[in-house]
Amino acid sequence: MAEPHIPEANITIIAETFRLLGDPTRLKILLVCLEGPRPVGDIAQAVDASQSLVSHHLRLLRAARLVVGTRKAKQVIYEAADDHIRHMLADMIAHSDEEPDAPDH
Amino acid sequence: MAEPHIPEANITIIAETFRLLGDPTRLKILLVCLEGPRPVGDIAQAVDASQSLVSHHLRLLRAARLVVGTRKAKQVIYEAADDHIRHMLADMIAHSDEEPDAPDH
DNA sequence: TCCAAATATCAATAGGTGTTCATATGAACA
DNA sequence: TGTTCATATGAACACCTATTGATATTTGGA
Repeated sequence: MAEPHIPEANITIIAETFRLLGDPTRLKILLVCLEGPRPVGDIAQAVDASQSLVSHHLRLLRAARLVVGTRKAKQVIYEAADDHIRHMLADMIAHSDEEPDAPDH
Repeated sequence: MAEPHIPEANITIIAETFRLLGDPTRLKILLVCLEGPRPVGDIAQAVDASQSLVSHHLRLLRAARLVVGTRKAKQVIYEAADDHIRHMLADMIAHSDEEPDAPDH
């Protein structure tokens, strides 16, 4: 039915990845990268954040293999790494569209 | 190609949900709930955490509609709320199984 | 080589959050 | 009603982390 007994090591990695997606700024950055390859400057403008901040976040997203960056002359182009992320986000968006936020009981 | 222009309000909710999954203890709790309906005590034992801590986390998971709890006599039984979560976690697990962690460049 | 553009790194800080311990609430049963 | 089991809540603290501003690095061109 559900995945049985996920090793502790994986749990750590998975939680870490979720944690990265848990910051609104970082999530926006990733969403922009999902739309296509973008240089850092464009990303910063798109998410309305400072260049420094975006660069910091991209470093973390890179380390978690959520985005990959390649130099193109002076700029570095970032894009989303793989497709699991797309599916995951699709499910998550579906979840968020489903019901209004539940009252805290 | 990818989801275009997700409203800011949804981004906030989605990020908040991811943030909840970003804590190892909370993630373990959710995984246990995915295996089937469980009372709080069993969950606490399964994830090796104090009853108080588990209760605190369950409150947050409930508020985000990731789990639902129903009273059964003295105990409260919790289980995973919907199926998007299952798919999402499946993708995430696949992602974590794919490659070893990238060196921080 | 000197300069400008684009990105990355450093240091410091303010605000958030997971955890613990103690206590309160609720439900069943004598 | 009084007691016990199961769960929830409250307060306090230690740690972490997102953000900022300034500076460094890298690249391409004049």
